[in-house]
Amino acid sequence: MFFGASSLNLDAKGRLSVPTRHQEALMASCEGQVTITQHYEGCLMVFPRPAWEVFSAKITALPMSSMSLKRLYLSNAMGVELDSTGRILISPELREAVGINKETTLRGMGSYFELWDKVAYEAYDARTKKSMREVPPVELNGIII
Amino acid sequence: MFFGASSLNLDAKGRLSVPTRHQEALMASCEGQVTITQHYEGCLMVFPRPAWEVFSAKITALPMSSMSLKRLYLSNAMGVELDSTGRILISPELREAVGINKETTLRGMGSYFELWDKVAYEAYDARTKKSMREVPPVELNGIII
DNA sequence: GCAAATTAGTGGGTAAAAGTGCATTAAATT
DNA sequence: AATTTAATGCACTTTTACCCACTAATTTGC
Repeated sequence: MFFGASSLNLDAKGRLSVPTRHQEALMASCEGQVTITQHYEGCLMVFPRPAWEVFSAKITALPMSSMSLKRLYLSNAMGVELDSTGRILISPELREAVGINKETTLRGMGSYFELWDKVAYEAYDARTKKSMREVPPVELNGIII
Repeated sequence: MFFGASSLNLDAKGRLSVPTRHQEALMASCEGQVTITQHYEGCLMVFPRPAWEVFSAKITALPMSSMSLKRLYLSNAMGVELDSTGRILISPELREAVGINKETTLRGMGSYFELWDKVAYEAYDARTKKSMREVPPVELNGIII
């Protein structure tokens, strides 16, 4: 399970240094093989290969009416591998699609990661927190322990 | 159960010396393993590991429509451990997110803690007390003894 | 079609930043 | 005054950012 946020800068060639605490887990579970695709919220999803297999199978099984979902998730998927120093290359297409240039946050979401452009995430974060303050999430009543 | 407030200063590396009375309880219940995440109100939540397991399981079980809650609580969660002198490291990402630099208050909330930037808490405190005076909380009828 | 030039991708080395552990000082409690 | 507690300072390790050199692939012009 992957959790926690890391502020990371892409290098000049668009590579991301994966935090070492995650490298170990990725090497162990899938020899550093990951696949990256887009998400409609404006970020990239980064899957360890096994988690991608599960996810992509579910997307593939969707009916014709969900063609746009298939296009989004499947047609943008790129398989990449951690290099010898624990970096992954984010293709120009994916970088451009979500407006990532340099400053990013990599965010553990359990079985996968989300990679956001830093300022895009900050905007999302500010927006969602504001609406939580205005309308405290009912789901949390009875959850907060 | 953790209660009470402590004014604490982070050191130059962003570490928090946990008050000794809480250290003992944390060592006993979870060998000093805690996880820290954000809260939408502008503070950090600090959970003893077992309490985190309960909380995160409930967040994980929320439906897709609560994606922003999952992002907030799960993608910011960092597992840390009390060091040999009873300190925990607050990551730069978490410090920055809630504007903590040095002066903080750690506040026992029962099964977990809240960690606030000192001036942010004072502002919150003033604001909420004011609104309680203006509109006395109905929940307190029948409670106040 | 071929050579040159440009762009994308790879690998490694170095410096800066972050994290860790320990020792000491200062402050608060008993 | 003694003891406990929290804050600070310093040395050392690890991690990440940045830079440079090199290879592969693609484009461009002749």
